[in-house]
Amino acid sequence: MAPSRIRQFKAQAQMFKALAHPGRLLMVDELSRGERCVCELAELLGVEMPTASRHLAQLKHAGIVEDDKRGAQVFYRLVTPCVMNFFQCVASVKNPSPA
Amino acid sequence: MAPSRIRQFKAQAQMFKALAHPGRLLMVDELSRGERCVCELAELLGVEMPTASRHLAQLKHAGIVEDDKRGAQVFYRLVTPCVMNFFQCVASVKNPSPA
DNA sequence: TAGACATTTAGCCAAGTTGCTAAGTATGTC
DNA sequence: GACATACTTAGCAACTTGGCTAAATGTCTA
Repeated sequence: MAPSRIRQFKAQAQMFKALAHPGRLLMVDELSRGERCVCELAELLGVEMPTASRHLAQLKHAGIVEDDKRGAQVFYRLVTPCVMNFFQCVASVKNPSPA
Repeated sequence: MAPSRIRQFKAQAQMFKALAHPGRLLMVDELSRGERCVCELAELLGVEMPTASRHLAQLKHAGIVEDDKRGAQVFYRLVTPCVMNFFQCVASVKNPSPA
């Protein structure tokens, strides 16, 4: 196994791991409709703000979202809407269209 | 939040979780080139057979692979090659082409 | 039936994840 | 400065994951 391929799989696994949580998927889905602050996402998920903050940190670390501090609030948005393709991919695997 | 949407996100998260491991990604990549028995995949990953078996069970549970018992051996293959789209999706997010 | 081989299941332990609360940091208002 | 608000960081308990070894199961051969 070439080390570069190992690195590649690790990086990809990191991305999948970031999305491997219902709450984070919900966040990504919500952010696909526009930027949101931490408190909005926390309320949407029904969790405390620190919890939401940590989920967002994970998504940010994976390069899926980016943050923008405006005053006392921090707004998050998708880095690229490409991420939404994931959901279609997943759906196509879960319910493959007849070949 | 509609319960159906919650279920949907949980199911999707399950799928992502199954792919959120470098070894399992490697297995999926290998299986994209044809079916393999457990011992082949264990050797490829450099892990013991029980470990490989459990990884495969996870992929099977997520509906990504299916198994086929032939004699004493069990061969695994991708349920649908759609899964491979994931990798392109990931690449496009990691290295988005200039918009 | 006995033995060899392939795989799965079970049990163990170390490490990681996820929720919480409490405390720390930064910003805006009075 | 003092206080409220928004967020992050730290620390804790409960749970899950991922590797191993040992044991159980299933299949083939003699």
